[in-house]
Amino acid sequence: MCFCAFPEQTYGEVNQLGGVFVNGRPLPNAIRLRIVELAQLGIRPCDISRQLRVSHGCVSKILARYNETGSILPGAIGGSKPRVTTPNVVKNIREYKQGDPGIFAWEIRDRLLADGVCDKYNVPSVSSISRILRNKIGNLSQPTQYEGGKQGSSQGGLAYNHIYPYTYPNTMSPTGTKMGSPPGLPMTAGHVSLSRAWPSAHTVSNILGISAMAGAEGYPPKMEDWGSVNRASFPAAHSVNGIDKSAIDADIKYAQPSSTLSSYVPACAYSTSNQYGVYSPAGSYVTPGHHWQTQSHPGSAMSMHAGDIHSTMAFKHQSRDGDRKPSSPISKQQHVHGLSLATSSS
DNA sequence: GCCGTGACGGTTGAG
DNA sequence: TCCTCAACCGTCACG
Repeated sequence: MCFCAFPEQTYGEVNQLGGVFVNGRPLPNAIRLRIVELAQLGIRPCDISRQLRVSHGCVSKILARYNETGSILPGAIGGSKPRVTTPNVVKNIREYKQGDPGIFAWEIRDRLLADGVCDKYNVPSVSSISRILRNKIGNLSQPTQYEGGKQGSSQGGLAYNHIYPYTYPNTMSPTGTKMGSPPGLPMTAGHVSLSRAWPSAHTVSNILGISAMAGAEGYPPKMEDWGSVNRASFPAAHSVNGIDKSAIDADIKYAQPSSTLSSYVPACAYSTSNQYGVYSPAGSYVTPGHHWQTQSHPGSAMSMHAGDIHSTMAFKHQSRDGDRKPSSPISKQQHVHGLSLATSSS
């Protein structure tokens, strides 16, 4: 799968603005972060769009998402819905059936609800129950596959629900969509609940202030240097507000080995197959030689410094309490990472 | 000209 | 191991 021989040449498309993107794949977090930062500074989305060469629809989407969730991160891509027919559910269905062989599927469903085995959001459908009865509990004299070794550890639905915070009220989160963390991951960074858990030591103004300072301190107004800018903007933290970095790492799918960009600009989720100095042609968003890492390796050792993301989320936090609008928007622009911003110059 | 939104073609990953 | 399917992505075009 690795087209290592021609990574740069093989991938990437150019949008109408001249920016490079990978169809189907999220923008690098550096860009996403930048979009949010600029928006926080009062830059208009259309200017951000032009500045970063990202379609305005995308800018709009990212900002809207950020406003809803506080996260700059893309959602979990791929995967399947969590199963509702957990071992625990199957076990209970089996017990019901054993207790009353003539029980109807809909009755089982009611009992699952009544007994609290399931809630209304994860109760299996009648047809699912029927299928379970037919396929898994057909022979009541034999233990089902779930009754075996698996049963003990799982304690069925409980564990399941733990893994999937799928008590849907949560997923009816402000995201409006399933911001569900990928199954198996504790929680995706930046997803609402996590970000909201942060008292936010990194306020918008703090972070942006630092960013601005970084710009003032001579960071060139080139996007190539955003990584550095972000580095300056988001001091490293091994833990953020008590949240252990390891937990954060598990959340953040985008990790990358250290590089100039690396520490504070989480890599995009491009798998190695998608590696191509993305964004380098148009915006040089990523330093050449940067290694994209495969998305979603919760267990893998990640070297990234998650502080950037969390800081981002944290300042969103703060900003929510008050106002997203920066206190001194445009006047700061000259300092904003040294960028000459479109509103004033273009 | 700006912005929100839906269609589209694409990628991803759990089952 | 391969396939399916439903999630997500960013771009583009339209109003």
